[in-house]
Amino acid sequence: MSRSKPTIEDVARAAGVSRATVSRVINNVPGASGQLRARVRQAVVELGYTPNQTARALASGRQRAVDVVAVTYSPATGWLGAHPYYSRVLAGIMSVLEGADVQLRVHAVGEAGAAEAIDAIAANATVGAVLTNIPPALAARFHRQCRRAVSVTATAASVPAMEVDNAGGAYAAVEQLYRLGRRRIAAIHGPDASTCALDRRTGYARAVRQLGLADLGADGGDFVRENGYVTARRLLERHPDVDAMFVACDLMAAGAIQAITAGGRRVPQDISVMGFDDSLAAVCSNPPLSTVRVPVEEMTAAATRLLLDGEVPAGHRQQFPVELVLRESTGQPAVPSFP
Amino acid sequence: MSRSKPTIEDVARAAGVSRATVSRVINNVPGASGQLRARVRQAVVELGYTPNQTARALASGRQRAVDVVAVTYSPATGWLGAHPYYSRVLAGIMSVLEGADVQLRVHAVGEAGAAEAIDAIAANATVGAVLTNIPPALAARFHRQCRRAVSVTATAASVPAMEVDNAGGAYAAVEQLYRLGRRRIAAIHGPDASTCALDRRTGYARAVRQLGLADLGADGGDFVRENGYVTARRLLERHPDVDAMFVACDLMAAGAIQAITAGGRRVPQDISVMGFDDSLAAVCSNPPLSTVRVPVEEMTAAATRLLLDGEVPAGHRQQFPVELVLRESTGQPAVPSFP
DNA sequence: GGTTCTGCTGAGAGCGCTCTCGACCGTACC
DNA sequence: GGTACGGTCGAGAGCGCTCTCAGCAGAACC
Repeated sequence: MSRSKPTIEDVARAAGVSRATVSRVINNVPGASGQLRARVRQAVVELGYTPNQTARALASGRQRAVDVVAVTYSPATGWLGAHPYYSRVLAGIMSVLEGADVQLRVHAVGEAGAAEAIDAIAANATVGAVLTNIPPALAARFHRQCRRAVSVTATAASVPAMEVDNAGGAYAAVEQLYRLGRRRIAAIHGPDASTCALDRRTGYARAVRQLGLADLGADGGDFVRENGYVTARRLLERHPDVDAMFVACDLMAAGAIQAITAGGRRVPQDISVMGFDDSLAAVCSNPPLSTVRVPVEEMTAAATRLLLDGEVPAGHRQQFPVELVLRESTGQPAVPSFP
Repeated sequence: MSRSKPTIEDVARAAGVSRATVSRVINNVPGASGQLRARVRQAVVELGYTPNQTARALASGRQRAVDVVAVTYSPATGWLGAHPYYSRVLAGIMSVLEGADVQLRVHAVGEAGAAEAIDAIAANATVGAVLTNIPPALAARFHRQCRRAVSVTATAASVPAMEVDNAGGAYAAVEQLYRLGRRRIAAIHGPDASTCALDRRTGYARAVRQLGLADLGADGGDFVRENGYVTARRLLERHPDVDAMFVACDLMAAGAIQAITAGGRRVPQDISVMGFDDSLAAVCSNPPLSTVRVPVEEMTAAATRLLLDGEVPAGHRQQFPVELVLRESTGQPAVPSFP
């Protein structure tokens, strides 16, 4: 084994050809005869040559990498670890990148110095970037420097985005609760910093108004389970007659269910609980959560495909349907999971 | 705004200095006077210059990126999306990379062509790679080509690894169940392809033997909730007198709890359930799962730190403690979550 | 045989940066 | 005044690859 990794030069020398020919062969570009092709290929396996992606990227001017960037408000340990959302983001991207010979780079941008970090990522973007939970102003900043960006959350008008009808989903969720006979439908809202949370709040408010119900919304803060637990408990104390809860995300909803059953009431007999997202937390909860499905994987997969296809028109929008998934937590499940 | 991104050459011309000086300034290397430093910095902001990471990497020979590589046995949508484990892996790495100006690249390697993919990643590794769930043979192959690799699962002897006492954790879990008065302690095992699953299985077997209990282990297959649900149901039919279940991972344990309560029995009054991992699924479950905590974030953070520090001695081992986390699913919780 | 055309092939110029090395200056010392 | 030396600075040689372009065969045509 030689001292350091073989380069294209070594392969060329071993095969008795020029670098250009080796390049043609390893990139499957026409312009090399079958004979030389074979010689080069043999030299490649003999030397155990693997192209240096960095050099390739610099020379060709195009590196094949998709960046996913998210703003972290909490320390990083809580970032991807606490919320199943980001797993789904990555899974969707991964599914289209698989076999496409494109790398996936993950960036967590802290609140402090976010602008500089965004600039650096934009400057080095290649295939493009998938923006998740980036505040509209920052997303616009990114897009100004790099057109190859797609947000998977509602964002500034100029930035291409994958959209989902959060307000409509929330409306449908409340409506479903109403259809099940619930009349005291409370809500646990998400953080104001999130556009999704805001839209879900709006949908809830519109639904209760339209249905002539009381607005029993409570601020739950960040999308974490603990907040769901605590807020549900507070809600139960303040409004003991609540018979349903619409919760802005599954993780909080799982916490809410725990608070409800720990307090001696039953889900769904006494209180129906409806989540949002259809994440891992929805199926791990007991009873499993009825929820509004947000097709995160499909959205990020579509975003990635868009980037892979080339230039993305500014302001490009793509709509994704939300879908009511009925499990046990609301009662009368569409598909009972145990006979 | 000019046609394309400004280069170091443009900055040098604007500041009236050489490329070398600009390089010194932007890298904070001594050897440039305060006067020129200021001129360069001004030119940088005026032009909106951001260094090209690719060129920098090629020239310096060291790109700053950590690769995390995992083998995906199922289609990618199920890969990161279904299992909370990978979120924790990333969270741990992210926590030490934050601010370190090091990129994170994620690789999912399919079973087919895994060897070639591994080779390509090893050849392009820079800071190094964190290997998760890579079979020992593949991990060794990676390590042969690139010494800067750390596995966070049990692996070949040559490959540096972060280790956790899976067998001991399983033993302690069964022992705890015994201490709570349980005598018919069943187990739901994980897939044989996973070294973790194997060790946990061993720990269970040793414990029941030592305690004089019957071995009521059942193969659960892959680490997914559905398997936990189905296997628990089967277990309940075959051994109706079971009073505790030790489940090889939280996700399966969440499924097991659902099967138990859906079948009309109570957790923990009738049946205690103990999970493994202490993942998101543990706290989302209802009742929350008692489990054996695997400090995944700490392990991947340590692996990353090791890589960042430089050369990793072959066969390097670092032990991490498992820890029993008692919640409601086993009864007599150490810390009641609701007064 | 001369010309054009086509298909291979290699020389060589970058891609944008880092980093060594030598030039040069001013100061200190003998 | 001559030498030594530390501190600045720029020229230029790469890093490993891609890709254009010119050269040069051999085939096809007049």
